[in-house]
Amino acid sequence: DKFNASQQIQIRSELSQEQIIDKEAIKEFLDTLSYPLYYLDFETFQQAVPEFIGLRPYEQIPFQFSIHKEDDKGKLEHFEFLAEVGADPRYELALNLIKFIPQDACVLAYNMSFEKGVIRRLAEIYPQISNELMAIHDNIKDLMAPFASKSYYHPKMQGSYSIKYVLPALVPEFESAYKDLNLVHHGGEAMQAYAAMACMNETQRDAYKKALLEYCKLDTLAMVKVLEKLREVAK
DNA sequence: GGTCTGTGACAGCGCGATGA
DNA sequence: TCATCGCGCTGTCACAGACC
Repeated sequence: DKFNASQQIQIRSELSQEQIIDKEAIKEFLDTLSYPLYYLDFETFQQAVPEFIGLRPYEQIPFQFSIHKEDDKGKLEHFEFLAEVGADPRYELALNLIKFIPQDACVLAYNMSFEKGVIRRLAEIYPQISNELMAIHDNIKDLMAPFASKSYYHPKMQGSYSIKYVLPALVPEFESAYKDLNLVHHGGEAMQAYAAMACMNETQRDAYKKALLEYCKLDTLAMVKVLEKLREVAK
């Protein structure tokens, strides 16, 4: 009695070592999506003393994004943006974002509050494209929602619904894909790499550019795989 | 009983400090 | 050198308490 419904699911799964799936709830979530679907992921960096106009200390400054577009037949297309180092990356990133994502498109992010926050801030500082940005903002849905609501729980998630736990639980073969990446394997390294690129020679910079693009692309591909799994279990 | 508000937990993105 | 931990920021959710 002292555990809530969500905790009960966790306990049941842990004791039985079996995944617990609420097919109807997952179907409901899947029904809210429309195609083509745009999977979106940002990489950002922060500065204590902002280098560019209009920034607050430690504000998340987006410098890169990856988008996987999936049509209703499962065909994938990939779009990406990585800013040149040394200049304010935000405006060009914002322009590319609205170039790639139509205003009426369904967008998926994992823990969407982060992506929404970044886009809202871009809309604030660039009023000339705020309508386009806010259209994207308003169409974002959260891929984390089915896990946060415990519609799908796997004992490997260990009580967490962060992507760090969800992905290995659902798509174990993807773990090696992250390990196999060159130079950049997680958000922290991405941020460091972008900052460090300013002091690199051209050869090094090219290697890090490639690594950043590969890492971010894998993040959105991982989201594609997670949704694929959700569709599979909801059948 | 229903609604509003405040609080705490927790997720993502990061960082810097710390310890192995 | 690398991994881990706790912090900031922001948004959502669940819950408790206050209020009508």
